[in-house]
Amino acid sequence: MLHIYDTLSKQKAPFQPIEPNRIKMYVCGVTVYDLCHIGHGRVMVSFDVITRYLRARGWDVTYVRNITDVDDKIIRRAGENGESTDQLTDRMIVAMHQDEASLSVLRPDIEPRATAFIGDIISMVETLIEKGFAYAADNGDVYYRVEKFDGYGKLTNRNIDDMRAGARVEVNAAKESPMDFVLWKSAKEGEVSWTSPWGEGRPGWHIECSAMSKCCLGDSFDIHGGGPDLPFPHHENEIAQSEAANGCSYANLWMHAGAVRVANEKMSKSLNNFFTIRDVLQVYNAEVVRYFLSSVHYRSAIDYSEDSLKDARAGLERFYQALRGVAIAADEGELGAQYEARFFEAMDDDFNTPRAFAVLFEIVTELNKASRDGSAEASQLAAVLKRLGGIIGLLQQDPEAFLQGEAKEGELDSDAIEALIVQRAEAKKARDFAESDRIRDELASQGVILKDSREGTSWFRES
RNA sequence: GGCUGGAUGGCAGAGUGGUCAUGCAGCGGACUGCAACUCCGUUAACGCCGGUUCGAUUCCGACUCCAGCCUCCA
Repeated sequence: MLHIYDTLSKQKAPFQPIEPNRIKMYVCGVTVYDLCHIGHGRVMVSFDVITRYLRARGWDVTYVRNITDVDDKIIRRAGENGESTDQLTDRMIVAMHQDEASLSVLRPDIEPRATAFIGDIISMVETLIEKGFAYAADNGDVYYRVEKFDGYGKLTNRNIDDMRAGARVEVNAAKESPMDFVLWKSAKEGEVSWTSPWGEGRPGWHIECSAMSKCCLGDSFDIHGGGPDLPFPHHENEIAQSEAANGCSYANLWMHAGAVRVANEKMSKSLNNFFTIRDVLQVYNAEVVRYFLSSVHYRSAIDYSEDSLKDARAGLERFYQALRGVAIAADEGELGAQYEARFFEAMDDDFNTPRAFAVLFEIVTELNKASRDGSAEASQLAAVLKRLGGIIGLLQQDPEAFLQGEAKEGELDSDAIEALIVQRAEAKKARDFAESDRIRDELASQGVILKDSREGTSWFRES
């Protein structure tokens, strides 16, 4: 039985989809005004693992992840760049898709863009006005009347009085109350805009998700997910909008990924301490980065550092060293079901990937023993390992290719390495160990590590 | 100040009322011409103070510290 932690109820609960065998999931995606950083990558990888696992468990998952392609930051950045908002967002979306592909993140089933749903957004705002949950102000903005919605604050445990006392909300004379938030924003001169009953304007930040989730999944659906900074105000406001407009419960359960930190501080745009996915992939292998992001529980904070990436690299090398040279059996035999049960048990506990990894490492130990003993079980264990690893989106490369890696600039290419290995083999044959060690040291100084076995010498790059 | 999490061995990171996490690193051994890879063995931990209990790292309470949200941010 799968249990998932719900941000709203603040506990793990047995998961039960609304429709049997069908799961509808909406995850808040990226506002595309800049390149994705590793924090975005974490949300992508986390929900990718979750989706892959739900599917492996036999559910039919519809995974929707939106793209917010209209907003203040986009308008500002496009202005700075001297390009249109479309030019900017199209470029950033292409880049995002490339980054995802690098990290082996499968594309969501639907990726709605806010600007494609303006009509639906307008009609939802109209509904909210009709029902008294929203009002058009004199300045052309439309605001949500927060006090009118009884459940306001239920996701993040806040009440309106406390927040008003905090008084960090902007003072805006057009609002009835400082807590009210904007649903529709009137356009300033020269800004991208759409025609609406309230004049030229564009959607506020939260309404697009309410509208798009409704269009793609319906009024109620199973899982709503997102990054660590979204519960308030974004998801709180989505609940207020959707439940007021649709007159029914919105998402059944809320999942939020943990933050990526740098030097114990959250990686964020405002702190300017972020690394883009591209930055990171310049230095580390993409699968190593995915391993790093998926080996920690999805809700825990994770520290981005050279050491953690090195750890990830070492762990992944252990997997591929075990798989190297072992044929993948077509039939896993009894072993498959046995390890799968333990792996699923771990994942059923709120997608506990660290526990799942522990099971995978046990397979590695058994696999290494079987390989050493020349047992036929090796191929079966390799097959289980590769299949279960695939649920986390790992271990699908050819082991040799992963371990040998790509030659970086100034490094020996594989032909040169192979040539030196042949020379060394000749030296060894002549029992000229001084020469053979010299060659090995020379390769080691290039980051190439040799491994002798009965079948010959193999090599891999350390990094 | 309000609201969420968290504090586990050298590091990363699960978990449990009394016997094992797991990975990296360390130590001893096997393998090897010597190594690397691998295998076997092994060291070592539960923030602080109380309480419940035969027994608590695990349950309860106080405290300290850390992070996140409360303003745009995944």
